[in-house]
Amino acid sequence: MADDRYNVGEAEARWQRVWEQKQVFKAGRLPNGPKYYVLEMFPYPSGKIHMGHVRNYTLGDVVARHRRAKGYDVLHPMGWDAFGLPAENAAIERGVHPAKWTRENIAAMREQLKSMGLSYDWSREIATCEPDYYRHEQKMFLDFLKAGLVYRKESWVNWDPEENTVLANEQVIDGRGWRSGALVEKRLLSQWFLKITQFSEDLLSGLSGLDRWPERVRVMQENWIGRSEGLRLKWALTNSEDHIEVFTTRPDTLFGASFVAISAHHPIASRLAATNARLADFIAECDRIGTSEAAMETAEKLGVDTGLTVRHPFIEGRVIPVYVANFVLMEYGTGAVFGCPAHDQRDLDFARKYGLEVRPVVLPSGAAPATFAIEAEAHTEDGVLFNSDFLNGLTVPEAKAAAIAKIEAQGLGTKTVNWRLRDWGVSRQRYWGCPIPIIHCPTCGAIPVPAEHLPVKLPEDVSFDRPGNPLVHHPTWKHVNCPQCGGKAERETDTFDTFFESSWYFARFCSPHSEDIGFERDAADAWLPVDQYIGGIEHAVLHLLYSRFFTRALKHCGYLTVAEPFAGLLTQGMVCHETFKSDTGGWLYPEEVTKSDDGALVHVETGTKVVRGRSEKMSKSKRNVVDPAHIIATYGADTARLFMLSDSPPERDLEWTESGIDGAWRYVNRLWRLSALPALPLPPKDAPMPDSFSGRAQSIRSLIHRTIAGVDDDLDKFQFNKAVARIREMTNALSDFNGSDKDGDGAAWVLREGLETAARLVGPMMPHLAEEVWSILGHETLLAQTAWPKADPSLLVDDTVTIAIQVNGKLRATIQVPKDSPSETVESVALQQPQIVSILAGKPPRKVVVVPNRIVNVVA
RNA sequence: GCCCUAGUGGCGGAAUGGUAGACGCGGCAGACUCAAAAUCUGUUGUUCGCAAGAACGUGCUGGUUCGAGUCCGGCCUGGGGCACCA
Repeated sequence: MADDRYNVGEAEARWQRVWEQKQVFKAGRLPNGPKYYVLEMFPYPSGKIHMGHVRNYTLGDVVARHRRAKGYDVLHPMGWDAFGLPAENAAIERGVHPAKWTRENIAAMREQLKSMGLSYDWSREIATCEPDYYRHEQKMFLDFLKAGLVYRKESWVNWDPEENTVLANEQVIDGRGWRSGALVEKRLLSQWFLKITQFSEDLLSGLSGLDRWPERVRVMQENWIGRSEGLRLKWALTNSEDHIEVFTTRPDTLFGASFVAISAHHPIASRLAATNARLADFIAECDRIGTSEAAMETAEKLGVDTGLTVRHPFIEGRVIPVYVANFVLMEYGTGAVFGCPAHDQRDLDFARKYGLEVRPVVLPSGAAPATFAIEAEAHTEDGVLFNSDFLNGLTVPEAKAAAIAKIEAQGLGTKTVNWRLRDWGVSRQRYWGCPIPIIHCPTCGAIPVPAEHLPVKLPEDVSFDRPGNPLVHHPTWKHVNCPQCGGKAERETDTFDTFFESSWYFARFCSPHSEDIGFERDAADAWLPVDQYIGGIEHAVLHLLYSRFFTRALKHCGYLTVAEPFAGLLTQGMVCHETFKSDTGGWLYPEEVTKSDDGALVHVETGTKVVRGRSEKMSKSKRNVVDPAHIIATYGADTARLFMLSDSPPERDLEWTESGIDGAWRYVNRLWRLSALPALPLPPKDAPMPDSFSGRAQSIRSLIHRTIAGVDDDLDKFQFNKAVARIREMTNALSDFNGSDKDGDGAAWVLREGLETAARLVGPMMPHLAEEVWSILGHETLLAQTAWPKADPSLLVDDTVTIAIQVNGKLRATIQVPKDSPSETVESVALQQPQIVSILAGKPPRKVVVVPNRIVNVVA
């Protein structure tokens, strides 16, 4: 007796075995024919996949399988972004060695990913924490150093004085260390930097060629790079030969200047602090704000008068005060600004607080010069200059040019392009990362580790029983001889920022097993760029910009030919779930909540009331998580994958619901039943097409072929939810047809055509079910190796159209007319419709708009 | 604070400036069943109406247009990023 239920667990495991045995997804060393490189952002091996991974990897797999079916040579690899802080936290909190913890996590996550039936070429798997990976980036770093793309400078870090460690921004909570609770200080450390700013112009102009990137990501990167044109201008100090250089984008407002503000880390501030206790205290206070821009910008704007004054460049005899202010960044521009309170809100707030003059110099159109005054809001819009001597009467852009010309003529400054982008600091004072291949010699300085001594391996015999970097405490590791003079020297104990590993892994996947080089040039040139990159929007700036830079730097050093690593980018939204709180206020897991008989939410064990919170991104801290492993074990991977695709478009956040997964599960079973237990006996596969079809069969065929064309188009545009809706419509129609049209001409043949089409269309989304249906229908080939179906163009055209008839923009009737009917005919038919006649009540319409094949609007 | 982004039925969403709500979820009614589950059928934006139908309706507000969810201006609310989480 045939089973009347789909045995998901058995079927999914079986097809996964078949794919693996036949190496269906293995890519050749080089592509033969048109290539398509699909890459999903590789995961940090936390030990368990979460729904965000399920979503990300399902999206990538659909793209990969669809392209494969369309005849592309697809490269679809997976690996592990295996260095990072959580491994060290696990070591500190649970005493597990980061290497052991990471490798075990990788093994566990690999099994979970495999259970999803993803079409990866697992033979290319990489883990960035292994020396056979990171040795190559040590070499790249040294090549960058030779090429002048690396330098060393002092830079600020968050310092926890109790733990004697550097803290990440996320480890600083309200100005205190997350573990110690101690007030965090800023400290200067000597660190390595990569010259990303050397490529500012190129990184900016390259954005315009990334036409398959989301517009918003390009805008975010553009703002991040932050090109601005302005003036560098020296303000001479009174009673001193010295000056303060400021950068401004508003030289037009110079006549409204009422103060100069310098960063707390400006050399002049440091010098004054030596003898000015109040200033020293203020600088110390600024150092407690932390290093993040958000913290600085949201802190109250404060300043201290230095007592110094500067001379105005245009107004003879006018002097203005110099403040040290907490909102001026040393890293941006020159570390000093001038303030024009009338035309900048922050400057205005500052001026009000410290009683500084507010002198308007840009007059908005319509305002009178005599009466115009600034109250609570600065005037930042356009206008015409006044109160400004030689600039009077000019527009803002004219005044900028004129002010710059005058300053240049006076020799006080120059027109400059300033960038917001800062060089990339890659040093981290951490153990679980790639060692920086440098040796510090007291006589020779910082010396690169000779290439033949690479890799500098991370020692595994370390202990975490005292705070700080274990590499510093290691008894022997850092002690070496200088490669240059042979004298006693020490290894660099800092490791690379983990963005370093993720900045070139896409190239490593092109030849993941090369031993002496990071990747073979011909393989990288053949496979790159990644045709479609898929990952979270949270990487819009840093990871994606660093990768773009790194690829350029590699090109500069002769490693590869492409400059842009990712030709197409899809940024997926987060997976959210509603939150639950118990009556005592603690967060609850979804499985701890149930409905009581009266429909109220209650705690499963205690029966106490549960409060439903709003839906938020799934996170362990709020406990609003659903474990994918549990879902896959219960409903199968295809159900989880279908749900990930069906409800929301990929860029948007997705709301995980129990009922949504139920709906997907029902569909999986419906499609299986429709194929395994059809009401019509199906003809054998490859049965010849009948000569004629009943009207009903013909219209089903037309639907089948319109669905093929539509789904293909949807998948190309990543509109997976629409593709799913279309396939459901088609299977709904097949299901009705199967139940009702037993005798029509060609009915059984059309049903088979529909079922085969359904299997092929769902193939990228639900690959196991698709294989199962394909084999039930008598095929001995693998669906994963079957070509994408082709729509018959003759079945795609409709010969009648429905036209809406509006009166004054409101729908009043619809009519059916032959496609491409002449407008006059359509207009006269429309005006004869009873509803239209009665609304017009005998009066002639004032105007009739006819849009062919769409709509008629009667203006009454 | 700055940059980016979203807002449409009870819910997720669909809609080249041209019939708002495809498809799914949930609800309601029914079939099957001793019963339940599963499955299947019908119905379902809101209000008024016996009905035909009408009015209202895409966060709020103003505008452009024969016609606006879609374009433009202002506002409100939610989300992402802000350089050491990845």
